[in-house]
Amino acid sequence: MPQSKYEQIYRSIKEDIETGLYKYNDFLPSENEYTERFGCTRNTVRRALSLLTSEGYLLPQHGRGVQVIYRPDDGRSLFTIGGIESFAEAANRSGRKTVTKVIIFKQIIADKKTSLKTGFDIGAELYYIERVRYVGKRAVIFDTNYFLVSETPGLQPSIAADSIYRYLEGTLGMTITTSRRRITAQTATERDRELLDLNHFDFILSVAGQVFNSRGVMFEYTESRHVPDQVCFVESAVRQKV
Amino acid sequence: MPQSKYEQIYRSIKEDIETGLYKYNDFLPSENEYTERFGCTRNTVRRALSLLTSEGYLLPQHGRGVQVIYRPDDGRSLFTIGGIESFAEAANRSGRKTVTKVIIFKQIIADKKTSLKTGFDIGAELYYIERVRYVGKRAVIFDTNYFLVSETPGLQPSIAADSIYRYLEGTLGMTITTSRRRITAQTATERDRELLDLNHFDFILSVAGQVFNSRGVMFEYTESRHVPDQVCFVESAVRQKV
DNA sequence: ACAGATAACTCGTTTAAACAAGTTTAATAA
DNA sequence: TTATTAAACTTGTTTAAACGAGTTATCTGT
Repeated sequence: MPQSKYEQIYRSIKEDIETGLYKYNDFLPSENEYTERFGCTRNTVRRALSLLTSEGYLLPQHGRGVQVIYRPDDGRSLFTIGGIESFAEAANRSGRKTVTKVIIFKQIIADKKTSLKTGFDIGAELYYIERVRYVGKRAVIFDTNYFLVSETPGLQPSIAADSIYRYLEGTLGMTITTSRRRITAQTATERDRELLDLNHFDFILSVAGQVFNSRGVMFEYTESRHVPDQVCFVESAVRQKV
Repeated sequence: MPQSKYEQIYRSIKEDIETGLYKYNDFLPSENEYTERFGCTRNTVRRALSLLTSEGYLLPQHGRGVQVIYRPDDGRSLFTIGGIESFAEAANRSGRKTVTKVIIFKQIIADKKTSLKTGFDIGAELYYIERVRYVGKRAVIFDTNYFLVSETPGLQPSIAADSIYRYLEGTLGMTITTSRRRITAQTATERDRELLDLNHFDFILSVAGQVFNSRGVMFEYTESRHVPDQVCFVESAVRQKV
């Protein structure tokens, strides 16, 4: 309900593109056209359009118009980079049955090695969680989470088995805002082979990153180790003018 | 020279952060402070700040201020996702000696299989290029490029050995704008093993993507297969409000 | 019919101002 | 002293308008 105007416009245009009203290589109505149609100023329209541009949906062309360059995914990818999406959300979006199994849930104090890896201060109290995610019957993700205890009080194994983000955002009323991630390919460890259904693969795709809350506190560090044939990250970029 | 005001401000603040004038967890001067300092309106300042926010440098907090969440890289990563950067540019940025060797340079017509993979129409005339990139003495990237002949006339092996982007942007006056990339981990092929110095690794990190020019024409499809221990992609995301 | 000037569009940048809605600090009353 | 209130900040959203610059279509004169 309390939704800003530019977000409504953004959503409206995005839907028009995804449902195929405007197709690949089509030109959108002009900004002035949208201005009249939505009953707002050009600035507000432009804000919505710039969002879609940064997501790789649109290509504005000076003097010509705004072209659609979006093409529907082939569906093979579970995850889409460019958003902060929890496992539950991503799985739900693709409509697949998923299960989460909690392997380890304990409280630790960050030592030097942990600090270097995660970015938390030495001595910080952390929840240390290991989880395996199943899509269907297959173990496809091995998650290692570090949560700052002071920012995520009351975290429990039962919550970890469900959705931690739902707990943080819903129950604790926390707002998750920004994330920084590193993507690498790595040789599978003994533990990967033990916990994941790698089949003939002997390597994994690792996504490691820090997450901040709205108070600017880094409260989470997570590494997700993915079975390589089930993941594909999609990202869009706009070239910087020098 | 012809550089907009918000870009100058963006650059100025970015430099202040990267040189350490404002450190991790610090708060920037307020928008009004910057407005006076740069002699412009708040809108222009906010535009610069929002750029840095989307790059993961800043976390604005309603009512409190704008916090710095940037931390310098550990330097292991050659490439940074979130930008469209050519091999030459990325290598130059990290200050390493590089060589490019052209393996194949020929002209082809897109068949059904090629079309499906690249997104070009069937029958399109394409330059097909295979290149190997060396950092120091080691072969670290195996590039496969498809360029639309009609949009990149005069492309030659000698250019491919140097920098194709420099040719396109410099000589042809083309503007490269938007790109969409897919990142996956794959088992090394026989050709990978032959061309790359994989050492004990038997997998690669693949980055495949389409590139558009300023006329909205998709003129390039490229797959880069990276030796896994030399690459790391960094990406930053802002969580969408439902 | 054709070439060139012109007008009518497009998006890009910047200014100016107002109000909303959070957070912190300072003043005030118990 | 302590709690409450008010003021003075902060960022977030939106309007309105002007001008710049690139592209396309139209008009005009030869």
